Amino acid sequence: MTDERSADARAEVFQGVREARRNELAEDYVELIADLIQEQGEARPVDIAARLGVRVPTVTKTLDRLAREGLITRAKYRSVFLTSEGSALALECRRRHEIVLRFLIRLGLDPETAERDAEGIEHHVSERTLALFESYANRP
Amino acid sequence: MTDERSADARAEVFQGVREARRNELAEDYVELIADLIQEQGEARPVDIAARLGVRVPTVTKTLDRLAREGLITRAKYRSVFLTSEGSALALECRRRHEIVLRFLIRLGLDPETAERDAEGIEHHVSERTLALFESYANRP
DNA sequence: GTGAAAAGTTAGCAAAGACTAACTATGTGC
DNA sequence: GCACATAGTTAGTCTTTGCTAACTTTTCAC
Repeated sequence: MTDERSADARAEVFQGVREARRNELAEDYVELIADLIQEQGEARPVDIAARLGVRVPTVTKTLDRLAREGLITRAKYRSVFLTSEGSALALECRRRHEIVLRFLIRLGLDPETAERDAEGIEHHVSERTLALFESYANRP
Repeated sequence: MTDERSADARAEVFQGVREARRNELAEDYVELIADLIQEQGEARPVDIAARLGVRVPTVTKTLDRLAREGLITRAKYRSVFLTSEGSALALECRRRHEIVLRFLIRLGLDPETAERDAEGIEHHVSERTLALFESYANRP
């Protein structure tokens, strides 16, 4: 009985993690697209590819999926725009990213490692954890 | 110039994250296999599947890959064993998991959320971050 | 010791995310 | 205004990770 319950609980945890993993790439993309639009006025596949370290056709295919999911809009041979849903997700991601980053630096990590770790961690922190990170980063 | 360098730097970060993502599942498996062997004396596909919340054939297929990669050994219709490489990885994962978990709890997170978040975060923390987490968790 | 339940495997499907090669469109320099 | 470089797309491949359905093996109860 105990075993069953604990197996179920474990399964739920892993299902949650798998769910998060499925969303990671989309989050990376919309966050990056928002950054590019802000920095350069537009988000082009070639720049997305360079920033992510993948080839352009990989980006094309992923953008198709994001469009299918309603996070971006695009026209053939033109650059990419975020839908309002995509913008909202990008904002949320940026917020998480910044909190995690500030937290890690405040903890004493060098900024470069902090950036690396934040990129991996940000997709896996609950709101509750984020709140704790934030208050740690903000404490006097 | 600056743009190019920063794009390259970004790309390296993402390449690192993608690398970590590729290893996550293997790490989850060996960690769980080690737990099952310790708790129940053996690791059976049916239990692995139940704990991970996936179907048994999915487990079979992934175990094939882990065997191919030298992390486990197995015989048809028999339970799974870790190689020394697999054991070492499992130990390392457990260590990381426990440090992250203790850290989150010490930070004030409830144990259940801590467990969820630790499961996602543990694959993305550098040794440097881990050291900081550990000293925070151990401080008086 | 046999037969049914449980466990495990195999085959085959689908989607995602990576790649290369080959093609098409865009835009720029002269 | 045209040619060519750059950007983007399309097609096709591979691997991973999920699934179901169908089959085989093992185990256990009687």
